[in-house]
Amino acid sequence: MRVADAEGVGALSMRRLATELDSGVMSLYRHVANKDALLTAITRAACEEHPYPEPAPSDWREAMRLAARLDWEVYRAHPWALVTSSSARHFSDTSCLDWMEDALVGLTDDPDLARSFSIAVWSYVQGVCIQHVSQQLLPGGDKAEQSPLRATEEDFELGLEILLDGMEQRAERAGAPRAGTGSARRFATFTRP
Amino acid sequence: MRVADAEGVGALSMRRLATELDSGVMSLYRHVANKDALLTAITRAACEEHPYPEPAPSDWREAMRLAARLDWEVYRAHPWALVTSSSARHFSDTSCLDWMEDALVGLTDDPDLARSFSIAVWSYVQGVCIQHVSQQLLPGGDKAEQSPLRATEEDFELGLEILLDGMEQRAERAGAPRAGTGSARRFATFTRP
DNA sequence: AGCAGCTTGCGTACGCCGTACGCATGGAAT
DNA sequence: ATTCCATGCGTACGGCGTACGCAAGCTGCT
Repeated sequence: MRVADAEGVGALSMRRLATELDSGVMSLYRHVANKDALLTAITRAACEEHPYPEPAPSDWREAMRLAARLDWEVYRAHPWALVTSSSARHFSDTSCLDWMEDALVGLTDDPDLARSFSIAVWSYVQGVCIQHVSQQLLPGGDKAEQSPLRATEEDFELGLEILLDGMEQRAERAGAPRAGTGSARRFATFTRP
Repeated sequence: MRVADAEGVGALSMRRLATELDSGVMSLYRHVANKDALLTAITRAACEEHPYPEPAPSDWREAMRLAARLDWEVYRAHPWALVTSSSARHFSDTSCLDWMEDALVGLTDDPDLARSFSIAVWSYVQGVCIQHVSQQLLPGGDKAEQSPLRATEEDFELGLEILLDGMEQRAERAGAPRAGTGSARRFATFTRP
């Protein structure tokens, strides 16, 4: 993680890690199955630096904000975690989704809807972070040559609030006894006991 | 693009491309500066398969839906485009953002707000596509072993509507207090003949 | 004490990768 | 006829992930 933080995940090779640890290259394979496993491990470690608190805040909105902010902090601290966690095969972790889903019981009692909401929030966060991070990786980093499309932290939070507003609105519409307004969707119909 | 589509962008090496074209490896460098430039080129080509129409639909909501769907289709057809376009240094194209920003004049007359909205939509789309695509790349693809977190097309559209709802709400709130109707725009909006 | 079996470190080697360099060739311009 | 230059591409270098197998130490059993 130290190497990846300092020089990017591209600089983290097995040979490099070996010299860093004063060991032979192949010795590493006694502790790690292959390089993918290593990336998975450091990605998980990065995420666990900012774990979702248990139990989640009772206010669903606060919970979503918290989750988003924690993810944001992980990716700010370790930009490479975005590529490793997105590049498939690493870290197909559903625990964050589960946490969010739980935190949304105050909003809706439809688990499918909660799932979809969670996916939306999680996806949104991931997307903005990519936007934000991807720019400063190559061009020179320190330079203030901000490209105009770079998502700022303000954009991040505004978009999040927008998304949460939309969720609240949708949940009310679905949860209200009848509410059959124009946008009648099949989602969110199974209201169980 | 044929190779990347069929076997993933990882299979696309300069040597591979050379044999595919019955040419020497180094001959490729007469047409392309380096591999990054090649990836940028095919990414741009993929995006231009589904260009945003000009002019944009006058209904801002329809415009956003259209943009999102077009991107979705690009990434469905060419999953590798997600990694290449996200992996920085390729394709820092702001034209999509500009298009969205224009399309949002019907929603708000505040260009900063329109920018933030555009970033939010674009980020969300990118995020869901990553979620959707990243899973089917490695595990075996064809198999129906869907992991439960995999974003479906329904999730995609539901989340989008939620986001649009939130935008609408927020724009009304910002625009309503003054200026009477929400569609009053101070900036004259360059309506051409 | 001797031996067997196991874990661990790691040197070597293979087949990939991107690409720097420089030579050969053939057509266009003079 | 000569020059010039755009183009094709062979060779080579340094890097990568990792398969394979050997050597050395630790453990437990006779």
